[in-house]
Formats: sequence, C-alpha cells, structure tokens
Amino acid sequence: MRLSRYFLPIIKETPSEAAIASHRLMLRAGMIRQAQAGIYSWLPMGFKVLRRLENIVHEEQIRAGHHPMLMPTLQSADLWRESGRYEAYGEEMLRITDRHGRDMLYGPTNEELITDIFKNAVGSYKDLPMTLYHIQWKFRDEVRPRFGVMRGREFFMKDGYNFDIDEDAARHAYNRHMVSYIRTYERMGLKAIPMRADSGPIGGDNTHEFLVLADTGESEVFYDSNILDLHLGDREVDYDNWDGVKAICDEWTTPYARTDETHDAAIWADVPADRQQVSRAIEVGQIFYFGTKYSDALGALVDDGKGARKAVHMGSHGIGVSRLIGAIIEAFHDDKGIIWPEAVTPFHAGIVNLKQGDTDTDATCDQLYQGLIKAGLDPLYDDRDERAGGKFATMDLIGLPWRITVGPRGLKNGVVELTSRKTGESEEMSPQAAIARITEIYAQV
RNA sequence: CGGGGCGUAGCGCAGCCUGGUAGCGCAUCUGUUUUGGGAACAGAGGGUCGUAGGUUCGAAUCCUAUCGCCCCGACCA
Repeated sequence: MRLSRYFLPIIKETPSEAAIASHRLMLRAGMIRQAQAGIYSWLPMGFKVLRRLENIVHEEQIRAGHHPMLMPTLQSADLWRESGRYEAYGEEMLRITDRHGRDMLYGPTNEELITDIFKNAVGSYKDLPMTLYHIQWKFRDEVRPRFGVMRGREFFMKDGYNFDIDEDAARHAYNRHMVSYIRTYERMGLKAIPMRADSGPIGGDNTHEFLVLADTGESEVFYDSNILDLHLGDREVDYDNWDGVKAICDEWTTPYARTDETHDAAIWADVPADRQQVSRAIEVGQIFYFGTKYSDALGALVDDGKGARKAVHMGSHGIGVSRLIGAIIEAFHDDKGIIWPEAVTPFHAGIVNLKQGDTDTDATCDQLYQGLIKAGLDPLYDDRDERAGGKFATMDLIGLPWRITVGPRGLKNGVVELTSRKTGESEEMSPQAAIARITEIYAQV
C-alpha cells in the first residue's frame, strides 16, 4: 500500500480521553475511532490487524477439529427464557423490541442459540464429539466502558461450544481447547498464561482464564515464574490423542498460576520464594466445562446407543479477539509507538523514501515495493512528500517490525537501511538483500 | 450505580465569573525556501459554541430542561 493513497489518520497529539497506552496508540495510529461509549469504528489499519488475529484464531480452531460457523448478533428472548438467563443476565444484556413487539436481545454470548441448533439436528451419540464455534460481534452493556477496545461494550469474540457424550469426553474437549489456545496466543507472539479462575455467571465448576502480563491489566495474578519457560513451539499435537493433549495441559497447569479470585495462600507458600511473581494481567480468553447445564434446560439429548436419552456434556470457550489487540499493544510498545510482533503486524515492512521526487530514491523504493509484493508480502510505502522526521515518527508510531530507509546518501553506495523497530538496530545492504532478508524473516513466522 | 468533571473548527484548548464583531496552537489548502528524526515565512479555508426552551434590544456567556462523553470507585470477555 502506498501511504499517500491509504486512509491512515494519524494524530500527533495525545487524545485526552485515552488513559492507557493501547487506547492512546490505537487512536493516534489511526486504527480506531470512537463512535459511542465503548463502541468503536475500525479504520483500515485497525481492521487489518483485527482480521489477522481472526485468521490465526480460525486456523488454530480448525486445526483442533472445531467447525467454524456464524450465528446472528440478534437473538430471540424466548430461548433465553427457556434457559432462565433472560432474567438472570441482568442489565448487561441489551434488550430490543422489534416492530411486532417481540422481545429480542443483542447476544452477549451464544450458549442458548448453539444448543438450540444442536438439539434440532443431532440426536445420536454417533454424531459426537462435536465442537462448533464462531467469531462474531457481541454486546455487553458495561456500566462503565473504558480503556478503548480493552473494555468496550461491543466487542469481537470467538466463542466455541463442545458437545460430548459424557464428562470424560467433555474434559478432553476442554483440554483440547486449552492446547489450541496456548498455541493461538503463542502464534500471536504473546505469553498468555492459563490460570484457574472463578466460574462467574456462566456457571460450571471447571474453568481457566488466559492472562497476558501487562502493568495496565485489570486482574492481579500470582504465578510461578517457571511457567514463563514453557513453549509449545512447532511441537506436533494430535488433538485426538486424549493422553497426549492432557499431558500438555498438565505441563501448563502444574506451575502455580492463579488470579486474585482463586489465589490460595497455602499453596502459594510452597512455591520457592525466588519464583513467586505477582503482577497485573489482561484476560484474553477463558475456557469452561459446565456439564449439562444448558442441555438439561434446553433439552439437548442424544441417544446413547443403549436405549437411553442423555443430556450432552458441554463447555464453552472464548477468545476476546478485539481485546487482544489492546493486550498486544500493552505488551509491545515504547514511548514512540506500537511494536507489532511479526505475526500480527498490519504491514510486513515500511518503506521510507527520504527524498520523494528524487529519481534514484523513487526508483529504488518502487523496486523494493514491487519486490516485496512479488515475494508475497504486504509493504507500506511512505511516498508522501514529507520530511524525514515526520516519516520516521509515523513509522515508529504505527510500529511495523521492519523499516527500509531509502535516501540519497546510502544510494551513492548502492545500499538502503534495514531497521528493526524492536531493537532500533540498522543494517545497510543492497535493496535485493533487504527484500531477501525480510522474505526470510516472514517465512519463519 | 455512587462521586467528580467536561461538551466552543479535524485534534488540544482560551473566552463564560462581569451578556455586545467567536479566538489561539497544532492539523488542512496555496506559494516560496528547505529536506537523514515531527522545518521557516507569507497567505487562505474551516464554527447550528452538544440540543431544546426561556430571560434580554442583544446569549458561547445568565436561567431551565435534556442528550452525550471522560475520570475515580463498585461490577465485568
């Protein structure tokens, strides 16, 4: 993309309403604009990042054998009356009445709807196990939205639901989700720690939250520093292997890691003092096993093959996709701007032309731009007629991991400059070498 | 939902107390000179002063109502 033709409304000054780094930077970098309290428009670059995260989530869910689908944002109140949650959910649920006076609601989650779909189509144990998910906008009418997309009222979330014949199978589904989530966050460059959590209003007795360490996090967490050393990497995972999946979960759940809600001082005391870490963290996902709560209420029964009809065992599993962008920025930024991990960056590299209109720099930038595109990458070429300082400041702010600087000084020797946003280190090389290097870097992401 | 604050140009703000031509900085546009870390000069455009009603010869300013937004707290993916 040529910056001169893009829509990237950058703000030089700090917007007064933004209290934390991610909110401030998303506004300044032209990623979002607020529409109402807790409701945002996603401008082209923010939308790009959102799509990238969404794609990673899809890939990992599909890899785990889960089926993508899409349910509507608006749901019927009647279904929620059946489960008893229409009254129980309270003020956070946005209730709407249509022209015929029918009660509807903007879905805060989808247990009722998915269970209804499931029970009308599935009647036998032979169809199990099954896990369905979608990534859709949700609405929860928070009393006090804040922190930009971290605590919006409207938010983009992956929510998945497993249907299994009994508790053992459902526990495997739970474990499978834990592993797929670990992998998902790791791919995004994040260290998200699964922690024992409270079950909250959704119900159930087995749940973990995934938390990303960040000073601005809303939760206080206690963990054994050993857990930071765990990596899934490119380990082969057979998601149908119950024991193998459970072994990975055991690995991640053995070191102590809890939120303040479930913190247990007695167990904590057994963690060696030099490994005891207390920190703030942002919740970016949660998995639940809740048994037959909804299948009982909504009559989701299957034939068990022995002549009986049994309520299916279920769980629900969520990833806050829009919130993740905030969490990633909280984890990766400095005083100049965002520092995107390669896996989620909106553009793979930025090209800075220091002397727009100069025959040589223009030609070299075009060569780099075309070369990167041919290599299957997505560069952002700052071809505006701006001074060097402004272009550098823009690149630093929007935080692309790699910057190629093209100026007359270097071109005299046939070189351009490749700079890492993370380390700030630069290296001179030929344009061809720069393309090759960046291609190689992204081949490993 | 309790407490506090704010709505004036795209952004940040002054003006309001004490009613009388709507301002400043940044941004935008034009021109000239500049050009390796947010340039200088000259000029230009841009406003239902959140909305509605009231008081007044006259309202951004005073009064009433209303809507919106932010911050702290309690609550939440």
